[in-house]
Amino acid sequence: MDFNSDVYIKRLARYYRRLVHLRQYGVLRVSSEELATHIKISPSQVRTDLSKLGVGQSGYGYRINNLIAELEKLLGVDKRNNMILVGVGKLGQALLTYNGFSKYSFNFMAAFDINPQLQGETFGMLLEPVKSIKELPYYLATHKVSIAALAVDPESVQSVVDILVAGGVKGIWNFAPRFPEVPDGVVIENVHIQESLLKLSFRLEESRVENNLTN
Amino acid sequence: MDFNSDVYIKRLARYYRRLVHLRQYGVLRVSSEELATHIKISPSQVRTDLSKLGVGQSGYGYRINNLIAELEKLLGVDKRNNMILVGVGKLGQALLTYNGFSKYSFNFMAAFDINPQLQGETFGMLLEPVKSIKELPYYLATHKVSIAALAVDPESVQSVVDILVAGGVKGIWNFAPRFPEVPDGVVIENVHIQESLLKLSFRLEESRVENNLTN
DNA sequence: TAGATTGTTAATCGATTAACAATC
DNA sequence: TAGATTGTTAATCGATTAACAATC
Repeated sequence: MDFNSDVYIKRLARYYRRLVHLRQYGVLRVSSEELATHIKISPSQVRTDLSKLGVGQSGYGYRINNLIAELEKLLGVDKRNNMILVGVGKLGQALLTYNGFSKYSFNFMAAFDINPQLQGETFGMLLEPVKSIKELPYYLATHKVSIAALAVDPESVQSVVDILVAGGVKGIWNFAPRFPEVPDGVVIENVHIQESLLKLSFRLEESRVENNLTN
Repeated sequence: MDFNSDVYIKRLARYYRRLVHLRQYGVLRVSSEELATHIKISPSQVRTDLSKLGVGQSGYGYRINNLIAELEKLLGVDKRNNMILVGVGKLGQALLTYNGFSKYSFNFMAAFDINPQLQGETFGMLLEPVKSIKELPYYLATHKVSIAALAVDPESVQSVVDILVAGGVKGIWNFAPRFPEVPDGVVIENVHIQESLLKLSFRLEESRVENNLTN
């Protein structure tokens, strides 16, 4: 087991979300068995993953609060995370108005777009109106930004990434269907929604074939 | 190599998108080496993945058109795919107005929401205004729907899924942070955007620790 | 023919599971 | 103490890579 692999990190995030959910219902402890149900992970996998956190107690399970605390440290959710958004199209607006990030400590502080029509508008929890991309370098020089979300069109991705990197941004959350180049030390997470749809379509096709259906 | 695994399907989708991109620039053939660059996949992996498609030619590479044609069959993109949307919040609206799906044969035909204020409105390419969820069973009985996108709140996911399944929908593209139960034969793809953000945050945290930075 | 590049497979690498001793 | 459940590790399973003979 590699405590660095993509699959492992994905599971950590999943445990965390599940635990927060369970805590809402007043649950105080879980066994690996209980935690494993509903999240498509085996109990054995849960134990292997969580063992290094040192929170488990034989014969008892895991104290939810302790487990959450450890995971929050690992996931960097134990502190405030400032985000900015570049690209305020419909997808960008959806990100700004979605309130499912702030409960995990992530908040959009500012948003940037090239379209002058959008500049000056506000969305969601945004305290300041949308700014011009020209203001981005100055903003980065004067504010601490941990993550920049990117919802610009594919052609502009690399140039925006370059501005962000030059401005010292270390975390990039990219929604455009491209894989921009980033230097070492900059972490990029690509969310490729079209690929997700194609995956679904493949499995659908495959299951149609298995069942000899023509439609 | 398992020609059914999640990682393999993900790569197929990625090859396909890349090939369509290259074709736009008039490229007629690629080698595994060329196809592999820019998409974070090794040439060796490309050859293993594509070998069963029977399109490659020794000493020459792959004819882009042939490869695309084969992948389109596998991915079910060689025909029109009717989609509907349930849940027309900001995220739903972003999906409706995003025009990156239709070029891969996916089109939203109708959208449903419980909110009466939204009913009657139109978004993006939608031909008919947003309908009440009450109309969903009748719609499903009278139209062929291959994929239903779900952007409702987490509490409603399972009940909407039940309606969809009862109506014969075989493909569900779920954007709500839950894992609804579906019977065999129904394919579900979960897009968990919060987990994606948490993954990014974890790697950022990790890289901070590696570099002994406090911020 | 010479050069290029595939498809194949054995070797390697990595991830998951099963089983159970240790422990609360 | 008896029962429950962890953490550990060997075994298994699956995915990736490297190397090269086959082929165009």
